[in-house]
Amino acid sequence: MFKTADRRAVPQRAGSEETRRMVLETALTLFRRNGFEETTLRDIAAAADLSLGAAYYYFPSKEAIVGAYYDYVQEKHVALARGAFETAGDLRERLRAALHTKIDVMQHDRQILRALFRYGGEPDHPLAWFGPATRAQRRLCIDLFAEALAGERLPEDVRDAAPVLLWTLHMGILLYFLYDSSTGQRRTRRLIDAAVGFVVDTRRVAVSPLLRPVRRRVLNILRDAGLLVTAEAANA
Amino acid sequence: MFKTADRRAVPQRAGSEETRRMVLETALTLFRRNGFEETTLRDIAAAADLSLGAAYYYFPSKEAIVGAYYDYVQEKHVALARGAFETAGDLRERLRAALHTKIDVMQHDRQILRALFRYGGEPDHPLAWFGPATRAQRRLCIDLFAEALAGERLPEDVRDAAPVLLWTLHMGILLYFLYDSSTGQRRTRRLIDAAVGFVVDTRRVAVSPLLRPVRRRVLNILRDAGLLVTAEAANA
DNA sequence: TAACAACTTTGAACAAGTTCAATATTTACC
DNA sequence: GGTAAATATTGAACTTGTTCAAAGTTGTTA
Repeated sequence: MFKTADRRAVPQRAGSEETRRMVLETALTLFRRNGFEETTLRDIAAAADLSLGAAYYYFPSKEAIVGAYYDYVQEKHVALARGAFETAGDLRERLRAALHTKIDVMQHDRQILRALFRYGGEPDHPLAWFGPATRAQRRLCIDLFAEALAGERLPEDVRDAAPVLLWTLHMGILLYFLYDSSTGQRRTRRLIDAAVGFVVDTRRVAVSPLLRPVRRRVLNILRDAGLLVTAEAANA
Repeated sequence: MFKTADRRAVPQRAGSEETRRMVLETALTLFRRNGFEETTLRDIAAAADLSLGAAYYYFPSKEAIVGAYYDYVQEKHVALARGAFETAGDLRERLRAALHTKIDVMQHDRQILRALFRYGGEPDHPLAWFGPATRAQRRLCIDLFAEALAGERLPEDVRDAAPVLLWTLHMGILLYFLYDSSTGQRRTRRLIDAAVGFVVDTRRVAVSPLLRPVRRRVLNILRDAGLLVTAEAANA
């Protein structure tokens, strides 16, 4: 039903990868300027100086281009965040870095992000937020949050769940970012700071033995629902 | 850019509303049987014994049909839930009713719900989850949760925020439902019961004066972000 | 270098959502 | 009953994502 978004498995010629990248760049430029819907594959092909069919040689579908963009985002995000972790002194700084760098990467690409979100609710789609097709990318991002938490002293149950929960928070923030029409998406930045501040300041309370029963109950519900595995399809 | 999903404002002839309903029924039947993507407007027109153009006379676009479906869902949901409230003894039963009836209405329509969710991330789209175009429907649903809470003794700050928060929970549950491939979506039912159980059982703790500072902080963050107004566009 | 295979490119054709000018039908009013 | 305005209906045409068979190009091997 859906085509996978991944690249061809066959060997290519010298300039091929370069052409592919050029098509991608061209497409993204047009998406940014005119929006995803508004940009035609004929536009892309023309701007890339290719025939329509040739564009399809490099990307099996229009959304595959968006898929490739998301690959890039994830890669870049991990790189930027890891870089920021180097000089980040404490948990607060690491969490802020993890979230802000994500927005940094996509600051000018809300148009494209919109196209990406479109398939979130279709479990079998290659771009589904929680689908199996995006598991690897999700994993990378979740691991990043695990890294941000690395030095923290946490009860075991919380330690397992926290990265997934932070990933969920991060998805919510992306959704907010999508709707955020404040100039430069300042409100999203503020929301990130506020949310991180809250998480950091209340982590002592959150992990206190007093709240253990409450915590336990929430985690059981989430685990039962299959939401802690890797936050993937509710039915693994 | 987008067409509104609402009905024509012009007066109609006697059978018109009936025909419109018939087109809607026909379309929904086909959507349910074959999926949204797989159902062609030509299929719909043929099944409704109309020409292609005539179908467009009743609905300005394919997604407008989904929009009309959602109108129906909301209406039905409110009716069912209110009915259930009549005989519901306590908060637990009212919250369960509010959530279960929503799933009841859409039990066999996950295909259609998928199409509906597709536009959630596009602020200006008539079907955007948090967009201005769906404000009225959102309002109805939020009010329903307010009703479920009616008899409860709650601190003022919580009272204002709770319905919106429950609505957000309800959106999350819909997303889960979308991905839930367990037979009859039993897992969604279980998740609802578990979530409601948790909310009801911990409401004493949640509103305790001890946690007031924590609560205050969360609410301030959400209010600052514009997420409590009616959970609409982050920038109202 | 010739021949072959693998990789690229092309443009025509197809499917499906959407538009629209033309036509048919109904209703309102005289 | 006749007629004009309003409402419904039609199907052809347009746009855009996608497919594909054919043709062009490049690298490899004998």
